[in-house]
Amino acid sequence: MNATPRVIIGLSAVVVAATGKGPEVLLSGSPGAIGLPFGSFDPIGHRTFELAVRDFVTSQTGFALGYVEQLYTFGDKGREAPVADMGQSSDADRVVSVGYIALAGSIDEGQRRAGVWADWYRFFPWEDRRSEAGLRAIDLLLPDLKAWATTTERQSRVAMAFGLHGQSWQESQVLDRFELLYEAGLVQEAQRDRAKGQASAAPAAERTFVGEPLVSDHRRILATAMGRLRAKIRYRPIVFDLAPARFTLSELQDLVEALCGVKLHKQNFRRTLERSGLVESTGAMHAETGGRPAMLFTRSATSRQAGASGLSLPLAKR
Amino acid sequence: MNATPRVIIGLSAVVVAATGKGPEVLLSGSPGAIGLPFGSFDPIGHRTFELAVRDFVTSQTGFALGYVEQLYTFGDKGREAPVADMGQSSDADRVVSVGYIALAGSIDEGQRRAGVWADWYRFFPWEDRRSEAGLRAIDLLLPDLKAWATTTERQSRVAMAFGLHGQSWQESQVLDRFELLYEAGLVQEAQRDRAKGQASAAPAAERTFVGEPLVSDHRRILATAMGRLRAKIRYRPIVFDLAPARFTLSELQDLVEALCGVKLHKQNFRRTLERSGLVESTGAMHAETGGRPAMLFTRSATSRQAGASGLSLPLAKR
DNA sequence: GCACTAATGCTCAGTCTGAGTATTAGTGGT
DNA sequence: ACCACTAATACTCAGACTGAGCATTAGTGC
Repeated sequence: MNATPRVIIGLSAVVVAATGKGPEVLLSGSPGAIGLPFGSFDPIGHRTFELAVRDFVTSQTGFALGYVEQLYTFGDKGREAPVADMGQSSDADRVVSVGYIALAGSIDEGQRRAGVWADWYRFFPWEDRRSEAGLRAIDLLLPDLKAWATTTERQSRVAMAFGLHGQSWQESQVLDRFELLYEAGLVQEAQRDRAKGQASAAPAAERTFVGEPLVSDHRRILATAMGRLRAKIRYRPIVFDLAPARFTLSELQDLVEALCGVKLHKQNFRRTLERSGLVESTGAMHAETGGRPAMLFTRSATSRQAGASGLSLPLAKR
Repeated sequence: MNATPRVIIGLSAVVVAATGKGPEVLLSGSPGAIGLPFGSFDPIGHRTFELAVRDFVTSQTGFALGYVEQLYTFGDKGREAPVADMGQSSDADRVVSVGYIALAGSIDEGQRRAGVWADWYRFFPWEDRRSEAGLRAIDLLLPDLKAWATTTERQSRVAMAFGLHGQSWQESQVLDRFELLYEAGLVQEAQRDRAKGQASAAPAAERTFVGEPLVSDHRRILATAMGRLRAKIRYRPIVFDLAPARFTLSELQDLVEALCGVKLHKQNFRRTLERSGLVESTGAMHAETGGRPAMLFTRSATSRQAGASGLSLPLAKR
């Protein structure tokens, strides 16, 4: 019936918002089959991908997106979702998905309740190096990773990605780490995709995985988004698209730390930030944390110019 | 006849090689309709985009690609090629193209003659700030750009992109500059796309454009590739994928300068490069330039590790 | 008024960077 | 063999930036 093979272009959006607690992502789907908001691209109706993304996110969730950026186009056979599960017409020969990241800014409790949001570290516990829990997640994974790293090439990749042997931890290498875990079979998606390969797969050995899975390759898309966002913080003033209009420097630091999953040196963070000219103080103060009241800042006009630089991340010692 | 709209996924590759003269890109097409190597993705036969790219470039041109990386997926209606011109079946409702950059390494005269290569500055004369000609190209464009920049937002974009008013020139903002020129109607593609919009367009007023056009949105894809490559030089040891196996530091510097279109400070370039540990000296010397013979270097083992850092670019004063 | 908690200020040494000046080892001609 | 010329390589110096840590201050709650 179909002479030419059919391709469906799916759009997936990683919508990030900051609540008091940290970065959260918008999810959709039903229990057991949670994924990112997903819509299919209408080749006739939609003029550009970006408009299509804004469109379906708003119509599905009611949120208007601010900053939107294309991430990557994923097309590997065998890693996409079983098409029927996504509610797509099943006569497609291939589903290709274009991933987008969108920043929904700082949201309040009301908006938060209007959608299903989740702390992104639920899916990547090892990416949070602020907490003991995150460091423990890595300790759990390392033995298996080392066992998998039988070649020097693999060993070197593991060492670089996870900051072993004196290599430093690079917060933006989220995707590299996830791909290693996938290849090593340490995330649930790997097992699932392998099972799909074998026609009638025997249920694989039970094992507990670290981090919750997502439908299709959505966890990979989320990893790409996290990495992109973390990298971009350093060279574009993009944090301000997630921060509230007025904030104390400590609040801003908490936000950056939550996004990057690392602890920063407080005094040096202030210093570089004030020097950068990205923020300016409003006159107002903010007293409520039981210590000296803090100055409230806003992003400066220069931080809005195209080409303004990002933040430096002065890491705190372990 | 077609109930579901048809999408064709095109793959475009920016294949970069370095010859003695500088960075060159592989072209295809016939005079008057020059473009990048272009193939369409077979949803059934090809397992991944990357494999498909390697495949069609090799079969069309005989080159085996080394480093390959996805750039961006372009899907704007109105900027793609007239479908028939690209030899595609014309029953598609939409052509979406996934752009890739590939590095073909350092090639010799024989390989060079086997394909159609062109200095990439033919398409972006304003990107070459090593030569007087490049600087003059900008002077030609600026009056028109300024005339177009009627709002402060536009003025700020122009100033940032072209390094006006004390802003520094960012060699990797190739796409931003191209998009500005496109929006301002200063590149031929803009005129062409506008004419397409109006059903029977009267031939627009003759005007000389700076830089040669390419078919479809291929010049935009090339701009994306140049920008990505220039940015990546700074944080990944990617130059070595374009340099010959053994090189003098001056040769390496010339290559970097050619890629980035800027002049570097020689002594400081050497210093940071030697400190970086990315190169190591072979014992051999290279004497043939009429001065003191130069040491021949190779990339070091550490430069091959995933996660090795890139080069710093110590700019020379004007 | 006192203890406590954060915010804010300030200092110091080591490193990195931009810019120069100085020296050296070849080449080619006389 | 010596000289002029060219490009490679070596060294120096000051200012800017960074990592760390100590010191001071302005609120809050007994």
